[in-house]
Amino acid sequence: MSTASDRPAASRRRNAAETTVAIERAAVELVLQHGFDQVTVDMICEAAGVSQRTFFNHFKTKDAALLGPELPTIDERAAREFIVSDGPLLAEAVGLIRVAPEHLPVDPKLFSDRIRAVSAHPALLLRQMERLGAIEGELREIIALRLRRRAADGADAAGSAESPEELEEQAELITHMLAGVMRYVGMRWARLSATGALPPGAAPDAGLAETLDRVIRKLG
Amino acid sequence: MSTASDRPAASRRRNAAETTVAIERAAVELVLQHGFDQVTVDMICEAAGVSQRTFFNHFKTKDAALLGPELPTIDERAAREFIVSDGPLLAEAVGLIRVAPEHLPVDPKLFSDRIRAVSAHPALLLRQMERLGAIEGELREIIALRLRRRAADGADAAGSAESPEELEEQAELITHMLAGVMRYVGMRWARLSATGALPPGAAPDAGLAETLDRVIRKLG
DNA sequence: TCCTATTGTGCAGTAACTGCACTTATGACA
DNA sequence: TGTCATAAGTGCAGTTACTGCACAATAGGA
Repeated sequence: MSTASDRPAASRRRNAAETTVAIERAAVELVLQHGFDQVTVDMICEAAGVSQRTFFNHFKTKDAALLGPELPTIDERAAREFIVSDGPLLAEAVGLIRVAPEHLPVDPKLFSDRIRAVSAHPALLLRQMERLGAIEGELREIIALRLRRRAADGADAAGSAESPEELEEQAELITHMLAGVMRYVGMRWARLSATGALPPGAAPDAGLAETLDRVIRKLG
Repeated sequence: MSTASDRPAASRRRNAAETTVAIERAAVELVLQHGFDQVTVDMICEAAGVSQRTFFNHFKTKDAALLGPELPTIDERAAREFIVSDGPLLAEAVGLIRVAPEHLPVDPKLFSDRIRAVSAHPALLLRQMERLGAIEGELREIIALRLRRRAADGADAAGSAESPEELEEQAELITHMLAGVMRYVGMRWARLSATGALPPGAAPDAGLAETLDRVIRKLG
């Protein structure tokens, strides 16, 4: 297993992107059929017509082949608006987070299949959510900027002047809470997608601002 | 390696708890010395005077040997008070979560060493925090109970009668936010412990209520 | 003293992943 | 058209975490 010497003699060799997609497709399809734990890397390799070594040249881990290369990013323009806004903090912060399509011509079938495969397996879904750990630092800084700005503007009439260190702490706490909110959004989206209660292209955070608003009023 | 045939001929065989602790101690010590990734299970086994098979009889994974058996639990009495309270929701919810010492006579040195070892490695710390996924369901229900009770009491004078489903959703969102808060608490605690800015036995959530209060006022 | 549950071991196997040396197709350029 | 550097892929051998199964040794009560 895992050697690809026996392949349709024709058309060896494709460019890197093609191979990557072929592996992703094989992975997603197999996982949809058998479940994540029942699928081995070797099975994916055979289905994709690729050696195991090649698999690991394209993906760091088995997970990665399933989750795809898309990583969360921050919308720079939105970030600038966010910093000077006085609107609802968490809801606006969620709006900052975008999924950056690394290689844009995304295959829509692969995309939706992947969602089905990933959302079926809670552990995978969680790992997907953990990916935004990559931008947590950035988020924290942007939130800190907003807090500092509001403090400088004296927007908090209470006048309880807070030290920069306190604002840093608050920014960190808010960032972690935001991570929680994102996890909620992701899970809810997966749940609704699975039951078909949601159109395929629907925004993952529809109605979120409203819910957040009500919840926050109950936290005090 | 990983066979324990060559052991101080005397005193084979101890009771399970002893062996477990021996393995934990070896694991923590080695990780403190060399870092998590540099330590193999075989190394731990040799240091603990135990075969690899025995290691995996006592711990499901390498992580588990480091993190120890303590799992988060909910304080039942506190939960009942929580449901009928009108105080700050998140702060009080944090108070529900206790670490249940499975085998009580905890070795204090092992305990503090473990904290140093785990908090040095962010990924481990994260995995530790993930453990409260085990009680997330329970938390969500308790929070839902509180929300329902307040709704029934008409405590939200606004009179915007919310459906049970809406309350469920809100409870879920709050649970995820709470998970974020807990992660913050854990990380902060680890950070302060590491720099020695905190007495060894200090409560992990000192000053949290205050910070939470200020932060929540800024979320609106 | 014998018997049995507890504790521990050896061994063989699977699966994810890595480093290294090597081949082969591709496309650019003389 | 030939040649040549490079991108893409492969084979192989090794490491590490983890599992199932059958078996060995011992503690501790009957």
